[in-house]
Amino acid sequence: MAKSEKISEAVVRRLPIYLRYLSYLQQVGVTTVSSQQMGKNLDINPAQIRKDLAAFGDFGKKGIGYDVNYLVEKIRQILKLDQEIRVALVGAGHLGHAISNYNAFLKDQIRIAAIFDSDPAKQGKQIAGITIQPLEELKETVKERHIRLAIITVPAAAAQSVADLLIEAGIEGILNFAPTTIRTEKEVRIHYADVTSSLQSLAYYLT
Amino acid sequence: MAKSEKISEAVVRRLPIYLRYLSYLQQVGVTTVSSQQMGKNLDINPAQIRKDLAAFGDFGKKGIGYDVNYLVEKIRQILKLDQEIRVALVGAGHLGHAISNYNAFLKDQIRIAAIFDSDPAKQGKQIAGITIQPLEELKETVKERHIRLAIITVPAAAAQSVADLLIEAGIEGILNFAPTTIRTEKEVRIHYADVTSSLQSLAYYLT
DNA sequence: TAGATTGTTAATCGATTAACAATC
DNA sequence: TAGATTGTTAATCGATTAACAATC
Repeated sequence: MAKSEKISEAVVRRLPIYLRYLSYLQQVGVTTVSSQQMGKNLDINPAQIRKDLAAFGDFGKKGIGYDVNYLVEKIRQILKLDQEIRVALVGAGHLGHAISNYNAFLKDQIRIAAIFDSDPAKQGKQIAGITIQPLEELKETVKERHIRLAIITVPAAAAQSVADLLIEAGIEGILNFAPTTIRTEKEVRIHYADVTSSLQSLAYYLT
Repeated sequence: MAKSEKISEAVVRRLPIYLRYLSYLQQVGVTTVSSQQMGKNLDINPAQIRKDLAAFGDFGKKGIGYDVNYLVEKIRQILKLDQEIRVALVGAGHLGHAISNYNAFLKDQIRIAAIFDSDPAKQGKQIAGITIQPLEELKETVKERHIRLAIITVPAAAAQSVADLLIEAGIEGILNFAPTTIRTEKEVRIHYADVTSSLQSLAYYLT
């Protein structure tokens, strides 16, 4: 009896955490879970978990808890992981290699469908079975292969122009590993995953 | 005339972003910057930038703005980047390799000082000039080399036990790339950098 | 001086948490 | 039924933004 409020970013960031724990419960054969048990394991307030989930529907049963399989299915739907999502990766350096070979997405239907690099020496070579292409082919390939998300693993100096190219090609969301802020007027979602910033903010808490 | 309020996590997360932009200004020879200019470039409200900085001291000049060099120095101090910070990396897989070879930290005095992996086939080999050691040597090495932070790039199943080991060794902060929540009762700061979660939450915003 | 911009207060906005009726 | 746990409201807490006096 919930729904139709505006969903905050904080909630959306927690959904993958819930999904991850629920998938684990599936693996170990647990069929029902309470918000209390989830909260204890994930270090999140149980009331928050209930509120987060209730924003999307009445997924639980009073007095019982949540059916694990059902909740996994629902969260996958909410996150649009019930369809294959194709991702372009730009920047075939060390980090690009690592991510391309990281197949943990696969069970979520997230698939790296194209890899680009501006270095001619890398073009034509393969990573994880995907041929590295020049940036000139990006726009066409993105459209042909119905690629909707992108991962940027190029140096900071190149990130903005790569992002512009991706956005022009119609990409809807970008995960940016380059240590730089990306600016755009278009309606594109940009998430940041900068190792340096994460480490630097960690350093603040040193005693 | 500020100081001595409790600094929120949100502020600490923004400081590296400020630092990054200010370093860029240094490179291109800009000596003074206003909160307005910073805000425009970083997509952050100027009032927020002023408030963030004012929490640590009066770094600006009314009518003028902030001296870039001075502000860089101050933020480095706040983030404790004015001293060398040694980091241990656990997990010498693709991602561990990529991070070890990523030398963008170096100018911030963040240095990977030891690498560990449980795989005997990797032990003894070198990455970026550092010899991979078995986990059995972790505790001793962390103490010997005065290592204070750690990066976890092991599979999810091993992350908790690795974290326990690190915490026992006296590590003060952990950047965890493994897709799992780490639990601890100790006073240890844990930051998360999980690619899968980031991509999954990005998928939510697909239209 | 006039214009610009800080530091800071007050107002707003949003997110988290506690509490509890509903109900399995 | 008794115990457990949800969904939801209200209370709290915290973070962001607007506005402006101080002042370079």
